[in-house]
Amino acid sequence: MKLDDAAETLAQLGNPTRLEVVRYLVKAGPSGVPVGSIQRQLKIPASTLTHHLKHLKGVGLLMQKREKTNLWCSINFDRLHEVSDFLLEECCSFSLRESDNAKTERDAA
Amino acid sequence: MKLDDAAETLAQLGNPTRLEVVRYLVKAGPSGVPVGSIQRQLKIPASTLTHHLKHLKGVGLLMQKREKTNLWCSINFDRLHEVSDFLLEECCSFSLRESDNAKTERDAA
DNA sequence: ATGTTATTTCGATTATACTAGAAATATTTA
DNA sequence: TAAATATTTCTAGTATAATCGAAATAACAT
Repeated sequence: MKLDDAAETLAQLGNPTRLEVVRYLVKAGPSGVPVGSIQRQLKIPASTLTHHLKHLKGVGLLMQKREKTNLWCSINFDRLHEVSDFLLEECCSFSLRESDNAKTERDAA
Repeated sequence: MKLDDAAETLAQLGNPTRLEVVRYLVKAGPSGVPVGSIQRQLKIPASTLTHHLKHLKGVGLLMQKREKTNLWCSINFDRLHEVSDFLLEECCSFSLRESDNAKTERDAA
């Protein structure tokens, strides 16, 4: 995962309303829930919810499937894992050499 | 970890410049690097960097320790894990009952 | 004390995001 | 076709964030 993608995805997760939605969808599991259920359960105005769902879909965190009048929403667990992994990537392989940060700072210019 | 804290932390990670800093610090490991090194290596203007470091510190992702004229920065790995964990929390225990989303939507009002 | 290096504060500009009501559209059922 | 329900678009107000140059401060060395 590229840094800019990760940043954009994290930014979308960084809104409390959206994170609440994501948490709700994670709990809901792969079968998902209709937009209207999210709206009523979390008490989010419809237009606000649509707005946020668009954001989540935009970064690939949300999948949608229409069934009759309902639009079922579910989390893309793979994508969520990717982002979570990015954060801890190379956590245990410290690749900067100590000399880069020696007291004699020679990395200028 | 509370939802609002997680959201705030994710929001801070959601800026490309800050995420670049975080990645750099993760690679640097527990010993950390001075502000000036980050600034030169990632080519971030000093005032911009200070601004972002303040944000990272504000959500507990950044730890700082002064040594002579240098301010050494290191990542709070625990905090990073907390956030990462929040995203996948309850991933595998789908707690919403199916009936909540039955076709006959009775959860209104 | 004076100079040197490191970091922060100030201030201003510019851009982007959050929110939600009202109206519009889409889909199904009678 | 008409009514009912579900979701989206439009629009606009308000707030918050990103950026960085210039000046200020802090910490040290001689």
